[in-house]
Formats: sequence, C-alpha cells, structure tokens
Amino acid sequence: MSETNFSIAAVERDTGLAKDTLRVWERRYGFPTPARDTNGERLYPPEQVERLRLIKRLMDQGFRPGKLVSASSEELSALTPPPANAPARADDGTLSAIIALVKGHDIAALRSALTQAMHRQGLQTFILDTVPRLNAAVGEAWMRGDFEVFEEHLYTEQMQSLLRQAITALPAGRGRPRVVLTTVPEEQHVLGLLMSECLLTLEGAACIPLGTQTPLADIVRAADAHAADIVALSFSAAFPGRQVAPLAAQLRASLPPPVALWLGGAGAERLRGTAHGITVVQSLAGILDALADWRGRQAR
Amino acid sequence: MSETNFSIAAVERDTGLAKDTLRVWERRYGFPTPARDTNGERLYPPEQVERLRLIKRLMDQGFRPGKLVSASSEELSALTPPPANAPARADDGTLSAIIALVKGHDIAALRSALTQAMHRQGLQTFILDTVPRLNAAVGEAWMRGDFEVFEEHLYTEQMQSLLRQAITALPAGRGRPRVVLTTVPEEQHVLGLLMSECLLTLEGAACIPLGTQTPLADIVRAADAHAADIVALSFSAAFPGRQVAPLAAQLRASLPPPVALWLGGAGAERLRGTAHGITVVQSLAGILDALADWRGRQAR
DNA sequence: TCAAGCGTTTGTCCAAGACAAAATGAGTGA
DNA sequence: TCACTCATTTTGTCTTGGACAAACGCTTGA
Repeated sequence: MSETNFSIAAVERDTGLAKDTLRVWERRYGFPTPARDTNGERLYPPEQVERLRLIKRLMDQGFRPGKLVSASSEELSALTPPPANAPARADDGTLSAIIALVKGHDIAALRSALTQAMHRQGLQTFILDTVPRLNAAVGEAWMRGDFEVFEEHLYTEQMQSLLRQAITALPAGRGRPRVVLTTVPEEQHVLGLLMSECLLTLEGAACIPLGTQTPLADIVRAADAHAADIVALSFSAAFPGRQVAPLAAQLRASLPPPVALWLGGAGAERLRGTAHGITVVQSLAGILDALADWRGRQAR
Repeated sequence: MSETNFSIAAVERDTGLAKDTLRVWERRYGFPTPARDTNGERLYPPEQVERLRLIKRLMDQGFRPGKLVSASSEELSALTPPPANAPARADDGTLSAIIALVKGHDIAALRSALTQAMHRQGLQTFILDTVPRLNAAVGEAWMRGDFEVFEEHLYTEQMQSLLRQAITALPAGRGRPRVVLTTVPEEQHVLGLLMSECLLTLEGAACIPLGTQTPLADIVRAADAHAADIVALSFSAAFPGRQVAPLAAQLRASLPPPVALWLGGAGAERLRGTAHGITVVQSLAGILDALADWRGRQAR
C-alpha cells in the first residue's frame, strides 16, 4: 500500500533532491531502488527516503554524492559525526544552554533565555557574535544528527520572533542609504535578512524588507519604487552555488548602475572575484564595513 | 544574449509553473514559444514570462489553463479586471487607507496604521475581521494587477511583524490543548499560521510554532516530542489542490490516533467530506469553534 | 434539484540520451 | 612548498515524445 511509501514528488519535497536527480542516481549508482506501483511509477520505502535525507545533509556539508550513494553504511559512522569539535570555544555557557533548551523542547524557557542574552549583550554584539555562533551550533548539531529538523525549525522560529521584535523596537531608519533586503526565489532562509536589517537599522539606514523569495523582476521594480541605494541579497549555504553567479549577473544587468548590489551569507562567499558592480559581503561585520564604505563614497 | 532571457529553471522559479508543465503547454497549446540557445535549451523572452505570470495568477483564481494560454490578449482585458467589486463593503476606511499606504511605499506610515488598527479593535477582532479582509483586498489587488509582487511582499512582511509582535506580547499559553502549528513543504505562506497562533494563544492554548515547510516525518516527530494534542496545518489558495488530500491521508496515518489533525486555509476548503480523523477548519472563526469542540470532548 | 455517468482537460511521470559546469587530480614552473 | 594550468571525471540539468490517472464539466436521468 502507498500509505507508507513515497512518490517521487513526495521524496523531492522531503529531501530537497530534484526528481531528475533521483532518477539519474538510480540509473548511475543503483540507489535508490524504489518499488513500482501498478502504473510503473516509483514508490520509495521510508528507509530509503531517510537515507536520502542523510545523504543530502552530508552533501550540504561538502561531500560528493558519488561516494555517498555508493557507500553502504560505514559512511553513517565514518562521516556523519565529526562529533563535537570543541562545541563552542570561548563560550560562557550561553550557547550550550540555549542549545540544550531547544533540545529540551521548552519554548518558554528558550524564548526568555534568548531575550535575556540579547539584553545582556546589547543588540549589536548579540547579532555579531552570539547569533552567528548559535546558528552555526544549530547547523552543526543538525548535520551531526543531534537535531531533528523540527528542532531546527523551532529554533529558527524563536530567533525570528526575537529579531523581528528587536527591529520593531528600534526607531525606523529614515536616513541613507535606503536598502532593499530580500532573497531570490528558492532561497527561503530568513535569519540572514533579519540580522542584516537589525545592523543596518541600528546604523540609521532605511530598510525596505521584502521577506524571502522575490522574483528578480520585482526586486528591480522595488528598488525603483522605493528609490533604493542598495539591493542586499542573502544566500544560505544550502543554496545551489552554481546559480549564484548567473543570478547576480542578471540582476546587476537589470538594475540601474547607481544602485549597489550586495550579496551576503555563506552561499555568496564562493563568489569572491566577480563582476564589477557587485559587493560580496563576507561576514556580518562586513555589512558595517560595506556601509561605511558606501557612505564614504557618497560623501565624496 | 541570455542577459535578459530566462532559462526554464528561471521561469519555474519566477512563475511557479513546473518545468514539465511549461514543456507540455508548449507542445499542446503552442505557447509559450521560447527561443533556443546553441545547446538547444529553451530561452524564454521576458514578455512571455510576464504573460505566464499573469496566467498563473488567473489560474490561482480558478480559471483553467486551456482557455488562458490559447486566448490572445482579450483575457487581459476580459478576465483580469473584475475591477473593483465594491472594494470593501462596510469599510470604515481603514482597509482602503492601508492599501493606499502599501501602494504609496510608505513603510513607517503603514506600520503605524496597522498597529493603530490593531489596538483600536483589540487583537481578536483585528484578526477575525480586519486581517482577513486586508489579505483578501491585497490578493484581489494583486490579481487585478494593481499590486506588484514586491508590494504584496512588503505588506506580508509588515503584517508578519505586527502579528509576531502581538504574539510575543501575549502571555505564553501553558494550558491545553498543545498545538503544533506548521505547513507542509512547498507551502510557504505564513500569515495563516500567525493568525491561528494569535487566536489559539489568546484562548490559552499552548502553541508550538514550527514555521513553514516541515517535512511530514518531522511533523510527526514534533507532535510526539512536544506531547501535542493537535497538529494544525495551513494551506493557502495557491497550494496545488490535488496534493492536499493525499498529504492529509499520509499524515493522518502516521500520527497517533489521539492526536487531532486540523487543516485550515483556503487551500483546505476543497476537502469538505474527507477521511475520518481530519478536521477541516473552514474559516478563522472556525478555529475557535474547533477549539471549543475539542475542549468539550476532553471534558467528557 | 441533485446524483450518476461519461468525455475532456491537465499535470505529472517515465525513458534514455546529451551536454556543460564544477570538482578533482596530475603535471609544471617559481 | 606553493600556485597555476590543463585534462579528466563527476554531476546536475535539459532534451523528446509517449502515457496515464485524477479532476473537471457537461449531459442525462430521477
């Protein structure tokens, strides 16, 4: 019965692997080996879906699929746990405490621990230091298999709440530059945008947050309508790297030359030496540098 | 040059139409008619992409593709504008004022108008009455072509801010039922979840918000880990309707029987008479009914 | 007015082949 | 030892044309 089996579309949804990729792996590597329904369509057993999710997880970490799908189950023990690489150096305990609260499924305690950390450190330090380390710790825990997907979702949701609350509490930036903040379609990670919005607003820039997944044509229209000086895009590590460069080029070509284009996030770092007119922001602190740089240019 | 042309993947991203669908339309209806690059791959000119977005917009409204792609440009005038159908009956002006602010790209004024409306009406009335009507008005304006995509994004972002702020300000629900709130993968609309979370928290239920796009297996795990009484999913009108029933069935089969499964949103309404053990919540107010019903059952 | 039956429409899936971009590894020079 | 180039493999995505089932909408019958 198909009650517990997955169609190819369901597997694509749950693993993030494209249908074409699933079919070509089957052809090339002999895995996965889905059963077929009466109509000849693939039916993936749950164990194989689980294995595919693990493979995807390791791929996002940098491993290559050919090795992974061919290997049997020694990759589970050999690759999965780069176990705890000094989980957080120079951690006063805040990080591990928060991670433990996510793992303990105590939402109220998690929320107050986050709020408390933010107030103790001040917003800028919190965002420049603690949040990236928390994100990294959550990402590592997830890759290591210590975190379930839903636990990562829960963390993201609470952090999102906190950051949005912080942004709302700030006086709205009314100065320059005016920055359109968004991601391209397919990129749904929002924390990078919110962190950037916090930092920029703190510096008095005017942010126009469009949320995630704005079609390129609409990014251009928004920049025009809001008289933006800068379009800032965030790319997560999970974003297919091969698409970043052409996307950036297409957008750069569509935007008026005076409008700057900033790319940030782990997914943008692979773009170091690229086209003219594109600024790759290497880290969160880099946003502040880029901002100072922009203001310096304008002052001239 | 491909500077301004779109690959099939780019069109899928920007329009939401699957690659297979784009190819089959070309074969069957003779539209779109992309050029080819040196490698024989499709290159869609921007006008056709624009037209495809319009078609997708009308399809989400209920029109069938066969008619739309065959028609020439009389559907632009004939179908697009069901122009202003008494834009908002019994509107004290709040709605149209807010719409105008979105259109005017004045973020600060929009934010304060929303906040003010919420405080004037009280949270529950605001969510039951004003927010759905605003959403509908924005959706209509978008379908009519009065709104750009980025304007809808801007609205969503501000509303999201406001609702999250309201939730944070409420005392965290600690009672029963315990409700896991999320959407399935591919469903990224978040406002329905936030509105539900507001209403449920106001009634003292304990919400476990997982954000959007949680894989089915992880929804089940989350329900278990958080000892949830209810799993509530939100489906927007844009969600492919044919997928809702099998998704619900699969999830119902995977969840322990005592855990209730609630489906809400415009995309769930097509599911009226469905399987046992699934509650279809027809409207926002329906959440309160369902909640009262659940509590009544538990009291017995 | 509603239910049942029956074409039509429509999205998704399949197969096998092809190719280009990215990653890898070998070889070369400073 | 490092940096660079070049050839080779790996890998994802795109192609065509055929097929089918589920959903739609129309018509018929009660």
